Amino acid sequence: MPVTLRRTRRRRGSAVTIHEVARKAGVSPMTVSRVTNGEDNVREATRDLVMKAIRELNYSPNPAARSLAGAQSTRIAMIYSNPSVAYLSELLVGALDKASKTAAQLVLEKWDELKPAAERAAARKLAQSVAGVILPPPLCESDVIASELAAADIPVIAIATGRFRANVSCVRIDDFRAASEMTAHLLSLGHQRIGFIKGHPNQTASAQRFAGFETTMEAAGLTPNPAYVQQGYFTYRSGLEAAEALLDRKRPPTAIFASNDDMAAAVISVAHRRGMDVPGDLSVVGFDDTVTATTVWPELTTIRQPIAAMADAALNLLLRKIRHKKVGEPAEPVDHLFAHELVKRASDGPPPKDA
Amino acid sequence: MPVTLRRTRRRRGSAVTIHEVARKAGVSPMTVSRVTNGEDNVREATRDLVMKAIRELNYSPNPAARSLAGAQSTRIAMIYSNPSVAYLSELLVGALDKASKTAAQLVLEKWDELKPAAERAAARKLAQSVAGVILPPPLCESDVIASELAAADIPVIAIATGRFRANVSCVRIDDFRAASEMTAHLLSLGHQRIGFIKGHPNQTASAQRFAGFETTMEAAGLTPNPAYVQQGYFTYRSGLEAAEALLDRKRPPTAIFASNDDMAAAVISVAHRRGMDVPGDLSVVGFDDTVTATTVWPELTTIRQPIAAMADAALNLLLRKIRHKKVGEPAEPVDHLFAHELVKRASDGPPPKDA
DNA sequence: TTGCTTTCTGATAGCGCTACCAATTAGTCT
DNA sequence: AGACTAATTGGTAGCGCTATCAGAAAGCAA
Repeated sequence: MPVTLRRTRRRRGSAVTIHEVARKAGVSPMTVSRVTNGEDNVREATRDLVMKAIRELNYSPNPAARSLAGAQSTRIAMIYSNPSVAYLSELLVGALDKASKTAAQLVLEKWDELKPAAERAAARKLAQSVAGVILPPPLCESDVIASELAAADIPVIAIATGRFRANVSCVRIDDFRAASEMTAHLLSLGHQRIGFIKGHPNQTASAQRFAGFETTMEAAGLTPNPAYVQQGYFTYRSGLEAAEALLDRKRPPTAIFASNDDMAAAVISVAHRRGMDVPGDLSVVGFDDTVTATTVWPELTTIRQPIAAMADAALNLLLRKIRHKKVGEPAEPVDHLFAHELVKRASDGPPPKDA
Repeated sequence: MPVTLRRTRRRRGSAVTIHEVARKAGVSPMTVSRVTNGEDNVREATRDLVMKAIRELNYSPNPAARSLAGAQSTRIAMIYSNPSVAYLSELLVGALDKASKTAAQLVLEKWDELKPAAERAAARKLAQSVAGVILPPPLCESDVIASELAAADIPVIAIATGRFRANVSCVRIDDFRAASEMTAHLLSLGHQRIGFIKGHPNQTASAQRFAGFETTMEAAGLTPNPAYVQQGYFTYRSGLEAAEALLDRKRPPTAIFASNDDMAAAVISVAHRRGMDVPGDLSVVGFDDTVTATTVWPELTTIRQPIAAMADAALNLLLRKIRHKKVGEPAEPVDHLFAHELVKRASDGPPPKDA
């Protein structure tokens, strides 16, 4: 009865399995599993043994088997709405990359300007089919979605929300500080009349960025002229209008700080249309460092926000939460702050002499 | 010995399994599996029974189990390289949407300017881990990738390649005809001096678009001035340079037809910087109808290419091929032509009076 | 040392599906 | 009808991993 001969028949190409690691480390597969899942009830010495075997065999767990055995579906929804394409595509790239590595299934949902009731219904429905949700702006601000999902016990991660809210984990940068640094940069260049284009009012990040600007201006002894502050909505189109308004003034600003790159690009376009040189006649800076920043001419000085990495981290966090949920840990909300960076390029300079 | 009591303990929330379908249909799970995999050795009557049960239970196979059981993984790679973001994100949205509906796992790969040898190696490596590949431009033109993947018997679909090649299935629009229509449109507006900015020479679509332009010009009795044709590379930056060259001429064109929207946007930017009005002094038209087209001001008249739908169709085709491959059907290459559409917006008009 | 609790580790039994082969049935040919 | 082949169908055994619980080891008090 040559039953055991079969054993190997269906084996996949060359993948190392948990059993091989276990044998090499001289422990049971179960112990290896514990180590790879970061459970803490394994003795230090044993853990080291296993780690060593893992490294030597270059083992990485089979995600399909994992999700099958764990019985947790790893469908994860990302709900977007009217994003800047540049932002969305970076987000997608980051999330998708991670998802494919962890065998999570990313589901894309587009919820455009739903009424609260519709949003609530959609969230409830979604909660039945996914294990976790990633909320990029602007939906990351929606209390309706957050509460509905929380009620269904579905973990949620907000990306790039303006500030930490007690009930939702988030991955973000410090918008206030970043805006403050950019403002300081402009001031150090010698600008006094600095225009600001605010982001969409439905996002806390907008408020944070403006607060960073305002606070820093005031700290420098400059009470920002309200006429130099325009409401924008993160779209190119809104940037166009804001820029027109700003440059229509008798004494236009010598620098304009737009709350994102798309609007900054719009400012440049308007400036050019009016025969102004950037940065000779007008400095323009943006925020986010999406591809737009390096597409336009001149390239934008902006704040780098590592969107793809943030998406990656968000997925990571979510996966962990999903796992822990099973274990029953209460999983208190995390506030994962990423570092930003002021990227100096070609759209800013000292104010014109005659200003 | 209450062993069987456990049976249900670990079961997932509400997911329907193949067993339930089998029980309902009165057949064995194996038969259900055959039906869901489209195998042909199931009697018609039995198949109907199973289909009915599947529909009633709203069953959909668990992909993790499927791939674990040694079935082909439905991992599908999309290899991109330096795309326009607008294009990429639309592509991703379309593909991802379909992927999540069919439980396929989309894997993103970025291969930037690899040397042929490296490309060959990467393709070979990829072939071991995915069941199919989607190739958007510009990689859809790579014979290296196509041949390497063909050798490994991995189905490939090219998206938006310029023309059908006998050995690779593709999903595309008729670039020649679209460009021809756009040219005719410009001519009908009264333009005679029409500038053209070519796309990247490594893409057959570029050649097709140019051919459509040239042929139509000639058919109208206008031998296009070679000085009015500039080489571009589908990037905003290249559009900038091409536009400068075109508008530097003593008798600049009254209309510029750019081979994609990004370059058309660049043309508008340059025109504005030179104090020209669009479309008053210069008509500008693009190609693709990405978000860029409706972002810039004035909005671009362009050729609509249904990118998301094309990605959807590509995935569909690919999935079918993967399935058929198993059954052993030779699967001859398909050439799926989508309809394009000339979208008239605000960037074009009659030539200026004094031209 | 014994008796008992607290870690740590291992054995077993699946997760949902398909490969493989055996068994059954239908179909064909003398 | 009987013999034999081809077409369907079912049974069994995993795929690689983890949940669960039992057993072993370690820690600790008495």
